[in-house]
Amino acid sequence: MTRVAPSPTGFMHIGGIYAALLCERVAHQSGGIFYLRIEDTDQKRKVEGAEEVIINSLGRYGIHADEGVDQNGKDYGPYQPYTQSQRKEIYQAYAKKLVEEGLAYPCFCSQEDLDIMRKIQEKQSLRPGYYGKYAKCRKLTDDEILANLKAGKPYVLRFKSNGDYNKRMIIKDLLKGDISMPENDLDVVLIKGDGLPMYHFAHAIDDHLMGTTHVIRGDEWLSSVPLHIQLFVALGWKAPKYGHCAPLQKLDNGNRRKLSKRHDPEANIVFFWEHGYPEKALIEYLFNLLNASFEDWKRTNPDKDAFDFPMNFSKLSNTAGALFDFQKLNSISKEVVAKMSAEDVFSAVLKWAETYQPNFADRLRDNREYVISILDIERNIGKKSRKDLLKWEDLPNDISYFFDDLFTTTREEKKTLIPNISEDLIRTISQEFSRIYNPADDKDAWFNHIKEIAESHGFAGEMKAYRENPEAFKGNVSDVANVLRVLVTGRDKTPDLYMIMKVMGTERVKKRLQDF
RNA sequence: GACCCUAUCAUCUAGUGGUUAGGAUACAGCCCUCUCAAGGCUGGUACACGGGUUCAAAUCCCGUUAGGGUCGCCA
Repeated sequence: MTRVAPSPTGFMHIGGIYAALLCERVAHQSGGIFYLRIEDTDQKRKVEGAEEVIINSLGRYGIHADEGVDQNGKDYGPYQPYTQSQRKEIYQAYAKKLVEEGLAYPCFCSQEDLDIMRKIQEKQSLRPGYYGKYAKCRKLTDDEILANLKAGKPYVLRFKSNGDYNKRMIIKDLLKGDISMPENDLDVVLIKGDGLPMYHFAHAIDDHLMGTTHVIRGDEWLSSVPLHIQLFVALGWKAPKYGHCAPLQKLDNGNRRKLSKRHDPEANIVFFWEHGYPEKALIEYLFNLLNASFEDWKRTNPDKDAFDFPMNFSKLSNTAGALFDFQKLNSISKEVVAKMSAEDVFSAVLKWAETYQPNFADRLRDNREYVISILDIERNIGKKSRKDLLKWEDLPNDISYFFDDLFTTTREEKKTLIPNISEDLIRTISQEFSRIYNPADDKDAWFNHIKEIAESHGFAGEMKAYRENPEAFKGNVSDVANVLRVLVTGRDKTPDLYMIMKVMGTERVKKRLQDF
């Protein structure tokens, strides 16, 4: 039984997907339950519609919660509600219990009081925080508390820690092993001025009530584990097992740092939607970061779904935090796209374009069969399949020359793409080929025509012959093919020209060959 | 400042006392080739540093250094 517990800030961090994927696998691979809880106790950061962002993001990557909140904001599962702001009474009931047991107390310190206290502590280079003799309100008598309450002074509820900072405790982390840490002696805030709980308190209560057995979360929480265990003890409950993993990082001026939503556009999962990265590619990349053995498994099981991968939780890559590597993602993405059928690529691109490039979406819909035949060029021919498309946003430019209204290469541009061959010769070659071109020819016949034309104009028909004696020729067959390529596509680098001509159709090909 | 985590090629990593330190990505070269991509082959000053323990250390211990994280009425 484990969970993912994001905050609805309107922003889904890629690290959140990474963590969710790990939690989902921990739960489901062991036959457990995986649920979603919305942690919205910070009303200041809450953004309208943010739950939807979270739920859509998870769903998009195939991470499904057995319990939680659905797209319409409706709870499902036995421990409703799954949104913390709706559980206010629950937290307050337990808070009240702790006060009665003398384990919590109201604190009337203002923000200014705390700031002053912190400055004093810093000046004496003491550990900052509300503890020991600095925990002023801890010593308030019942009468003083009553008087403050009566005067309407705002207050928070603090935990009365019995920890000793000089004593140490061993915490067992599923991912990092045994760690020795000082006990917590901070009287942390349990309930804030607005009546909602702090993360720590809500964590203890919800994870107990919802039956969480394993808490897998970012290692920014590692330092709070002593407090969390203390909280579970105070409430009379058994603490869950913890596992802390390092966050995704990026290189910044030679230094690593956490992927930050303020500075790094790729921290936002929407970045990958906008650019049209296939969902499968991102998931496979994240699996790869979680368990390096994933790619070996994938190589021996190329057709299996990533979620079938038997993850080894004791071998999680839990070191300093992986650097997000676009080159690796791109390479995985190329493999993923190469394995898709032309129809599947078409559907995925269309779905992407509908949101991010409506004009291109119209073009796709109007030319469905044509585009699929374009996408089918050098596809599914085994090991040598084309692997150059990695994200949908690249496609509009990749295939633009297939459309007459987008084929705008000027005569001058064509000339610069065909260096060393005179205009007359370009015209001669293209006209000769145009006359002879027959779409019914197979590839060998097609290429033989080009060779013949090449040889008749003093170019080498065979690359070998050319290489052995380059001086004897004007050039070689690839120069002649290049003439045709540039005239037909406006580019000097394209997929297989034979297939391109076939897909384009005789009429279009001949028209372009003659247009010089 | 205190506490915690981490340290193997450029990057992700395999490695749990004896390995020519392995793989993937990236990069470079060659081959193939109508260009590109793909594919095939080949390549490169990687165990942070310094001490131990041991016949033997990337692996265990101690320091140093570096990076990361935490110390909120944020999560």
